[in-house]
Amino acid sequence: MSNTLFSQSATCTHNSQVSCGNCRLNTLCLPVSLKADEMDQLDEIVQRRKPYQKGDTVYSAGEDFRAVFAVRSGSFKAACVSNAGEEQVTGFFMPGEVFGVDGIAHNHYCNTLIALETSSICEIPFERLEALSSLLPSLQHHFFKLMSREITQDQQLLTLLSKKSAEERVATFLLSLSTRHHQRGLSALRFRLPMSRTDIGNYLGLTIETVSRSIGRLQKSGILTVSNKDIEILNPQELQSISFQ
Amino acid sequence: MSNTLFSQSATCTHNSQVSCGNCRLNTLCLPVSLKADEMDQLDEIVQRRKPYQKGDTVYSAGEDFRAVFAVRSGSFKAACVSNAGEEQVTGFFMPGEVFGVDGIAHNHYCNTLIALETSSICEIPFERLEALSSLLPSLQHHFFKLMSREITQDQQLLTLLSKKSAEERVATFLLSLSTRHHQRGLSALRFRLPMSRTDIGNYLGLTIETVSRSIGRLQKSGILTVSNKDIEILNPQELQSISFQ
DNA sequence: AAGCTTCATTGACACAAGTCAAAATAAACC
DNA sequence: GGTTTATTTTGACTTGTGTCAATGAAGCTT
Repeated sequence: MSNTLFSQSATCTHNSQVSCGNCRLNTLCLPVSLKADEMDQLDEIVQRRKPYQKGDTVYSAGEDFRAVFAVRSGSFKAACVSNAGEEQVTGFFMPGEVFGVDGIAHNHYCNTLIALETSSICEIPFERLEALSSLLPSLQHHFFKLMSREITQDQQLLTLLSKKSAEERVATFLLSLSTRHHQRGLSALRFRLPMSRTDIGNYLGLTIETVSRSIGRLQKSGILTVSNKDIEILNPQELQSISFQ
Repeated sequence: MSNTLFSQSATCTHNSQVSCGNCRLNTLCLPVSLKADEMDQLDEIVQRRKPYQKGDTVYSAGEDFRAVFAVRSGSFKAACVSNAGEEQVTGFFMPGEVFGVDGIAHNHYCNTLIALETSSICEIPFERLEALSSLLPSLQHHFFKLMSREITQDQQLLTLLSKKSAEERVATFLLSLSTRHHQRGLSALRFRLPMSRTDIGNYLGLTIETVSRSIGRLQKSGILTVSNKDIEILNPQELQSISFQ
């Protein structure tokens, strides 16, 4: 559910002179060797947008598909509405990760994307990306890969939802966040949960009470401490073994 | 989890002179307008393989990724093995549907693909498909679309697994099969379930007993009749309303 | 056709997670 | 800073689905 394609440094503002070439996150979202002029072509079509505030919507389910997006800073949740009218959180997106590819299939977005905090993004108009991908085989390949990765991640989540207990789900979720933090050069053991317990529960197919109790049990076992949104993993090995059992 | 790209008529044998252009299933798997010579280029790279018997494996998780496949006749299941070592069925593939794209991300397949009955496929070597996609923008677009569709389908399945009751899951599953039969010009109300109850249960995150009981309840309500592998849907409206609630 | 094996159904019971309700804590706002 | 509002935690109880066990039916082999 979380992929990377293009993005800009998490620290620079949207209107500063930045390019994919000098972005801190480009090892995450654009691990492709492009020549200088190819990189310029890409920079040409990437639009750096002004920041979103908590609760702001990038796009809503049903809107016409126009672009894919990379997270520059902050975080987002993706949610779709089931036939029954209830929200289903389908993923969280952190800096360097790409969202919006679900829109390609049906020419409109299937999810609604909501900022969990003050966040900024890069927007890549899809038509132009597609045209450029035809010219740059390595970019086409990267994009195929990125979508394929989202498929395998969703499938892992399927296993989680259909086979794991509440505590195993929570452990797996926290480890996923930990890994993704680490990939951005941040601490794997201490970080902030940008989403609410409700969102976590929704994503993991659990009620908020069960999420709370699972975290409580993990704390009592001395595996981690959570104080509100701040989490510290004390025993990552043990957390792994709970996640993988 | 089930998509379409290229494939051959369900009735012709693998060594007969067939092409994507005259395949009955091409409206399903190749809904792209290609010129005659473009179609010939595509036919060039599509390999029609000899049939698989029930239980045969097309590829196993971990094998090097080489190609994507379209179902020509019969049916397949995709399954991956979780960290805990247990099988997770991630999808079923019917004629006209495409599998194997999960392999693109990691250069090896993440699933094992197993024939549920005597079945045949078309194999499309990925490197050659990628090269051709660069030349034919509409083919590239089709392939992006196909992968995007797999993502949205997986996400719908996520909702199913995290929100729906056993009976709702079974109803949704049967309706999905019904729709896919109908798309191939076959009856939406009478068809055969090519997979075992165990596979259905695994896919839906339920035990075999719960699947059996759910089907039993649907039968008692007069919504459908199931005799072994043969199903007849008597009241599709009611089945829909159970699925969507 | 008989025997064997696999698969599906049905029943009795247990338990993990859901539901409902209330208290505790944190965040937002004037 | 104090009040309101939203969020999270904790407790008591219920329930849907899993587990275990037995029976029944289908399919395969000889």
